[in-house]
Amino acid sequence: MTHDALTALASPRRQEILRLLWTGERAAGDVSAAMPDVSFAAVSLQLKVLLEAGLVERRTDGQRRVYRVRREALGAVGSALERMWGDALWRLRVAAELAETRRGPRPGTPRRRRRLSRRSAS
Amino acid sequence: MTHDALTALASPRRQEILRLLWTGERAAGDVSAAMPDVSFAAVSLQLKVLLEAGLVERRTDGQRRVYRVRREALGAVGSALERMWGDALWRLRVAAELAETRRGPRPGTPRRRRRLSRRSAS
DNA sequence: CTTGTATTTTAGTTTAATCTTAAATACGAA
DNA sequence: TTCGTATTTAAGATTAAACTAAAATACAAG
Repeated sequence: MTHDALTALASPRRQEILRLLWTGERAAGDVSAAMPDVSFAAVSLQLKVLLEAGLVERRTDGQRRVYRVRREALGAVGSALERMWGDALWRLRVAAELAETRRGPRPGTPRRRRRLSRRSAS
Repeated sequence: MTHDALTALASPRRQEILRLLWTGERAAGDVSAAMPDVSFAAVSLQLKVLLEAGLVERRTDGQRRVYRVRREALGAVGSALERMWGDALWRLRVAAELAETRRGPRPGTPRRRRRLSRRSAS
């Protein structure tokens, strides 16, 4: 757990992303789709911060970039987060958030952005 | 470890304060004196954030307010920080930082502020 | 090579955090 | 009560973080 990792972990937005990645690896676009109040670019930038802090790792799969949490980098904090996010309730919630975004117009939709208002979800 | 507590750790400045408090309780003025690049007021405000997040507790001793880290509130992150800041090298460094500020004109000095430049210390 | 999808990067804007100065409060001593 | 030290609070200015739109890059498929 480096200094940078701690700082990266402490941002609510990045916590949200980490939480979405917690139950399994996801492509950048899937994470973005589950966060309709921010742009794809914003998510990508935050993923970059997490990546550079060593909290996630990236893998290329065709044209998609798949991100995965590096639990080993989190050490003891990882277990704490596991207690927070690892339980059935959370998993269900994350699954719902991710599924919800798939219900819309499926293939080829250029990901129309919502009208941007106040920050809310957490 | 609440959500707010984790988020409070996001600021490098607050990490610095926490680090100074790590080896033992200190009065607000002592912390401030060890951070010559920011005003006393700024330190006081950050201490307030840490206090409200439950990461430190305050005790009144005469006219001084003494702050102490609430390790029990840090949970797993506490152990991570202990590994980071608990070793002899860090302790020595903190001791030096605190001692250094005592060498100057001691009593009654209205704490003259340094000329403020770029942020540097960590 | 061209098109289409997925994602990142750049550059500039907005928003939120942090900081400063000045004034206010708290406590102790005279 | 008045003064001096220690610290907090208020209001406004500065700075850094986060965000957006648009352009750029990456890969696959035709």
